[in-house]
Amino acid sequence: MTTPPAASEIRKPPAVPFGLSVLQNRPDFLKANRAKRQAMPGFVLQARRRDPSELSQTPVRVGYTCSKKVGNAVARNRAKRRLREIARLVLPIEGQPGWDYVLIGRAGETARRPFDVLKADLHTALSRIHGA
RNA sequence: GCGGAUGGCCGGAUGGCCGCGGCCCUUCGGGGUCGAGGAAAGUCCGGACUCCACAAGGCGACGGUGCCGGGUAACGCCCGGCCGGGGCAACCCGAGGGAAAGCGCCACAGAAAACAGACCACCGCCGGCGUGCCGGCGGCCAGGGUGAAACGGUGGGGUAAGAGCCCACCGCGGGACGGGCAACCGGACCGGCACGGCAAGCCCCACCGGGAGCAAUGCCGAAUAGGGAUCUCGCGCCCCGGCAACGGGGACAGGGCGCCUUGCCCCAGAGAUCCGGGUAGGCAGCUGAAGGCGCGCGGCGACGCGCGUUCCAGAUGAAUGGUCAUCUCCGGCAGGUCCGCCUGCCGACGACAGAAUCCGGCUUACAGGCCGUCCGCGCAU
RNA sequence: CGGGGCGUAGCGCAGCCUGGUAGCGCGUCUGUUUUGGGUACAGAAGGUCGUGAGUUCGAAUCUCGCCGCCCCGA
Repeated sequence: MTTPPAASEIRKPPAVPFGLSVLQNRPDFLKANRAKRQAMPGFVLQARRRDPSELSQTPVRVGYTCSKKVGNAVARNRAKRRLREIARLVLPIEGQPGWDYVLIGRAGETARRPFDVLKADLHTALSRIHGA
């Protein structure tokens, strides 16, 4: 991660991440599902540039999906928490304004993968989506 | 010490940094406080609560429950007892009412499968002859390889031979009487023995059950479309009806489809204000609970009574987490050892599992560990 | 939150209600026919009846508990 020296104030992510809100409606997920996607060992990232006419409270929005394939309720919640954590740490810095992101949990790996590697996966996935 | 039975409990700990949800305070920077389970799970029962339906009672249908007594708001749950089965025992298991109300089934095998006999075989007497068979009469007992199950078992008397034919004991059925609230237990005496099993097949008997479910239900309520009322403006031509308001039909202007022509379609409303239904969404329901904990009393126990304590999640794409360190735990390797274990390194990242209206149960899942009680065997005293 | 259905041979299904023998089609294998293949004919193999208990002399079948899948309604 290349942290600019001038951006030292964002090394600690704020309690309420600036410009990050959570997707809550099914149509938003369905639209993201038809857009770009990038599969990583720990998760699948879907990304979509919103139409300018769409209303949004924040520039960047993110959603989480953990289906029954991930496992039982404990495994699903754990995967979702780890995805939330990496999103909280990475997306306010690297997320593009005007985009929706959806993180999809995978069985086993999302919960097992070392946290730093999972975080690096999101960094890699974002750079590939936005065409490096 | 070994093996076993059973009851209860815990189910990672502490700290740093960064976060999440509710509530409270705030000088809006923030601060304080609380925040998963014994099963939160499966959704198998029982309730609370809300709405709908409903005079009361009886009968019927359907579904459920089923030894007896008690506990409970209630239960299909729990406790205590009884009976049956298993185990040397501690203890465990049991949908455990009724088969002399009825219907149905009991394959194969077997002489016979439900009620009592027929059959084979056997015994006695008579007759015949090719001397161990045939025929007739009488007896019906024991026997008939089967089968899950078959006209009680043993011994004695009796008899031509036998048979509950008779007797004793056991079994079976009934049962005065006694004990127990009851299930049930004991049982004088009587009966020569008659009554197979399946009701988790139909059924009979007794008892219970109105339906739906917090996405219940109540309140507030956009945008867009549509409904109604009032007012204002407009309503040209032809035909029909009507006093009229107006209604029905047709064509033109105008508009739409189409590159154009032909052709087809629309052809009267528009605006403002108000009203009601109601979607998204929001709020209430929403956590104060037949609750937990402690003490005392009653009860064998389930549990009940009294006092104290004010403690204990309320999310809604859904909080209770991420990461690091130490300890603990698990596995592997190496070393040491007084064989109990200890030390170091590496690895896994900690069993089952995440509240969704609440409560009482049931069922199922569960690494590892702790405490207690009891039984059998062995050893020592 | 509530309701319903299905697990049987490699695949698709009967059999279950009314308990004793698990059967059909396709597929597989082996022969025959053909120069060979297909087709046709003949024969054979192949099933813990999802799982664990219970009732019964006996369970795919009856009862209960689990597991998996599918479909409805609010």
